[in-house]
Amino acid sequence: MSTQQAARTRFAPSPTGPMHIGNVRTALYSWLLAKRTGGKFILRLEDTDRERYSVEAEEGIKAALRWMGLTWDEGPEVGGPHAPYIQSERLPMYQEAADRLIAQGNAYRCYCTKERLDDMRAAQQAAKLPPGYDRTCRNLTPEQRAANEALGLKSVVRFAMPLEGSVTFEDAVRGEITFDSALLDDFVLLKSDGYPTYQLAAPFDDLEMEITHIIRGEEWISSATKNILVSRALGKEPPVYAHLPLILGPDKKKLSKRNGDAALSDFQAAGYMPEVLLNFLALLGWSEGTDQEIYSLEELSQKFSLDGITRHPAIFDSSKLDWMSGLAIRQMPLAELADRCIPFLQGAGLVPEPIPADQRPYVEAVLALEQERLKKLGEAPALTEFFFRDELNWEEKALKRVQAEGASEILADVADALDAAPEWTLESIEAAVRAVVDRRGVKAGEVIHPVRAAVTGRTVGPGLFDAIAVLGRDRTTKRLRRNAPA
RNA sequence: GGGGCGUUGGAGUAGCGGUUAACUCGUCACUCUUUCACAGUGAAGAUCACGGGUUCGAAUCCCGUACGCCCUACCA
Repeated sequence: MSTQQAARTRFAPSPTGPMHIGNVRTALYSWLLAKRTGGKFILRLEDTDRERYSVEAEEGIKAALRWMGLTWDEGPEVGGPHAPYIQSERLPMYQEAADRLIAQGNAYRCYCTKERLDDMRAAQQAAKLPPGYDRTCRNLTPEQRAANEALGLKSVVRFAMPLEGSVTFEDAVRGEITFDSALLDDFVLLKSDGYPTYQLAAPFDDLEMEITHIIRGEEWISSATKNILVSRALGKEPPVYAHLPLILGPDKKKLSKRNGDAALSDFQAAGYMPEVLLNFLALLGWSEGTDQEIYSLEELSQKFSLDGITRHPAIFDSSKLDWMSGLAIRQMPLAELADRCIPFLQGAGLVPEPIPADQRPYVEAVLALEQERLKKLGEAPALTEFFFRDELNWEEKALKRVQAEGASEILADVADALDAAPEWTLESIEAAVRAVVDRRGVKAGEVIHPVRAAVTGRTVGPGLFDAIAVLGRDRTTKRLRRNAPA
């Protein structure tokens, strides 16, 4: 079984934008296959598009991988036997490879201008013909070439596609796939700026870096033919391809910033934890065949295999992610939850940074009350704000409760009762409030609801007595006695 | 236009020739209860895209159709 040998997999993003949820899954699967087989996971930066390149994107990719624990065995910053791992630092190798392909007759220089190509494409489309390079430069005579060179014309290197025949390969997730090579045009290998295109750099590096499995998105499936042909022209058999089904947005289109928050940084900012995200993404397109749904990264790296990958695209639905995230939060030890939430509380200005040691028990007590309600860490500030600030963020319904007829008397009664409570424990607090209820001969809710509103500014939240116990006597009674906001 | 890939309840998946088509999320109801949430119980929701075959028997195999998506750049 090919998945048993030590696999050398790679994640080869183009640093042109923020790390996307689909990229994360591709990286995850590659990482998992490497771990599973005791192989190596390689990070390679494909920064050959110098118009779209951005340093922030490059740093963002590395930071994202580290944040998720998907560290690379070879690649930028850590090096390795096939360094450098940044394509812009490997230019001479690609140029040499292109020269070799030209010498072998597998490629040729093309002097066509961008304008001519644009016109040609427009004409082809107008005539409803399949677009593609018309191969004018493929048949240039040596004299014509020499003349063009003498003129100093800019050129690109194009691959000379076989004019007939087909390419068949065995995709690890989809089985046999065949493409008619005559349908493909003479694509560009080397651009006029001397940089290689993906079609040259990727297969060249995959061979050079001894990659055994190429795991990438389905949108690359038609490139496989080109990649295989280039690999063979370079003198080697290509690695195993595994094309992953796409992740779609709710609109069934390829997930993008357009149809949802698909950037990893958004999920990070919202307070989804990396292990949850990875667990969720692992299952979005892969199944072990059992009913298990909660996996640790460690467990996944023991169980992952290419044959469990699904063939159909998956729609990204965050409601299940929320469930998974909330579950992880509920199962988390309180101290850990506090560690993870404090940065968010600090970000909202609710807790000082660094947090004073004596304030930590209070934060933990607060979080213990909201733990079962938290779906993601980023919700912590909104849910706990009233524990940290006396100026409440009034919810409209809560405001109505406090402004209701007779509410202020009830609140004053409860404040008095709490002041008179012999001690500040859950039991005595409850007893004090219940006493007010009994004295007034009303239903408990008629006292509890306005009190909750006055103390928290909200109509939902933790048990009232628990909240009051943590909040403290002074803050509670002060809030009960102040006049309802207008 | 051409080519490729895909199609099991609203979402993610299991099942791969014989099952009442399974599990999770979501939805709804009930229980608990001071609210929300948690937890528990239960329910609704799928003629397995459609049409033909093959077979005693098909979600499962074959062909076709439809629909969806992806690719079709000196972008990856």
